[in-house]
Amino acid sequence: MNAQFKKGILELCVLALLKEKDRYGYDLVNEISKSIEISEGTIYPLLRRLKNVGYVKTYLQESQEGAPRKYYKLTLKGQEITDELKQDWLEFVKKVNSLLGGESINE
Amino acid sequence: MNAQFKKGILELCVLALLKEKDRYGYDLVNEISKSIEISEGTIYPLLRRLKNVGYVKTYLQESQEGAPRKYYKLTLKGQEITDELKQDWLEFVKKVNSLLGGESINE
DNA sequence: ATTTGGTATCTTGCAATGCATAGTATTTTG
DNA sequence: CAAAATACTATGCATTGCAAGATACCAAAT
Repeated sequence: MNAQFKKGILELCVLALLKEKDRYGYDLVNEISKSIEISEGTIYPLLRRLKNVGYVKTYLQESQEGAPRKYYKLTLKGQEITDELKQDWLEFVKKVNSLLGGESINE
Repeated sequence: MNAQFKKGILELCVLALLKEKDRYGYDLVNEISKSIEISEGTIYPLLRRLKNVGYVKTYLQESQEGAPRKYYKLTLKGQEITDELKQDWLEFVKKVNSLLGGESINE
């Protein structure tokens, strides 16, 4: 799979998953990995960045299965950004597909 | 519009347009610009790369309107790659959208 | 004749972002 | 102890798009 497609989209994926419910980093890696290859070395710096710009906040919670989990929760600003980004993405896909489509789908 | 979304997709756009018919660089810029912002400084290095890896070949043709045009034509390998890339892209979009969806539309 | 402007190509170096790799560290369970 | 779950950091690399500028050709305006 073309690695470049992922550029810029991981942030949106993380935000969208967090909009569903609060999640911890390890969980995000596993969830996203079902669809897109991704590693921890990618997620944690991204999460840190999202926190720095105020899109998410965090809280700790004990776990029965290992180290305590750090949950990430969308802020209000984060929710707004998520919606905008998602809209941008959908528009972008539409534009690209219209370029790709051309006219002849008959192959 | 998130500039990162473009990563990796411009190559596919160029290839897809070339599959339709032979085009010269300036024409590609104009055509793609209708949908996605793009500049010449992006296209020409990309076209050179595509030629280096054997996806396209070129031929010159005079123009009444200015400098001679360098037309780009897909090679057989280029055609195959185009189809693969397009498939990859469509799959990628599907996966991302399923991650974004959340509230299962119909499944 | 010179300038301007549109058409057309190409080069260079920079910025942004994700990736791979390789660590460190903690807690719980077996 | 070892393994699995979980969090975090660091470094250097690869890819790719972009801005900016150089070059060249042609036609119309000055």
